[in-house]
Amino acid sequence: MRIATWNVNSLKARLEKVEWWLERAAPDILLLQETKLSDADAPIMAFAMAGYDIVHHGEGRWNGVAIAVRSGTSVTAAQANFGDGPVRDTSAGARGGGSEDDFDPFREARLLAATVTLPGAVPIRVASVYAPNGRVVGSPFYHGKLAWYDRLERWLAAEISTGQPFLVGGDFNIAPSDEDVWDPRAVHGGTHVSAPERAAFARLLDLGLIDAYGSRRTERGRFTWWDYRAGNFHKNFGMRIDHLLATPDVAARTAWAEIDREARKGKPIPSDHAPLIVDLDAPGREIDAGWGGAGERIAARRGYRPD
DNA sequence: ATGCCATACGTTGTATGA
Repeated sequence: MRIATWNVNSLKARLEKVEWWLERAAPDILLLQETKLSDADAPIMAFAMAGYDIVHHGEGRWNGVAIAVRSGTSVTAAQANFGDGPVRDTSAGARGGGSEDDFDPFREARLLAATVTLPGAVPIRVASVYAPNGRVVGSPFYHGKLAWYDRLERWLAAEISTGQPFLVGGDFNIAPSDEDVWDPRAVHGGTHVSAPERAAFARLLDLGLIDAYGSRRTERGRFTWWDYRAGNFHKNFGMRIDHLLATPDVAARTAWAEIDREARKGKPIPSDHAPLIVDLDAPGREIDAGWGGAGERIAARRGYRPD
């Protein structure tokens, strides 16, 4: 079973690239963030043509999360956002914009969960999350980000307590350690790397969740996001801020984990994030691990060499 | 510290991103 997460920075602008990548990587489950679409505008037909069903939770201009699964996969018990939380009645916050006084990340479309059952596989509960950015350390947006993380921690604890196989993936907007940024000096004092943010991320791991990529890929310089400007991708000036966190039973099934930098290249214009992928084995279903297996055969048809 | 690029919305600019 192949599960991936990808912040696409507008599913409308990225649709052609996403269609290309679905064929290239052939994920069974794809968690999407920053679709920037309303639910009514979700590209259901395009995904169906590519062989996928999509469940979408969006608000229109900003944010927006989705879960795409191979057609024929069972998707049940979908949940959008936390279902509660410190919500203020501010329409500007609900739109995702507005002034600092209006800001309320709990009204924005930042979480979608569902129970997914592939044919012949055991059900897995998955969640697609898009954490707030934070903007400036100490700002109201930064404190909103930390409050959102507190709520995420509680929500994850409840999900894990059910004992079901569980995986949460998405754009966490936190680089867990200095090894997850190209130059700690360059980002010092900014968001994504501050001690409170890293402590919030560490608390998610303290719940028992395992960083499926970081726990098995320890080489330096592997990132999931690079700024569009100044040739930062070419220079590999990036950060590892997208993550797949799994319960131990799921993490133990991880056969392979990779960041597909190919999707950050070329035309049409790519997202500033690359997809993060894991392959899980499944009882009674043999898989080919990594690009060395099915993935590499897919890639070889397109002339891809992992870098 | 920096918004150099990119997105949406909407219209010659503003808000947002990490």
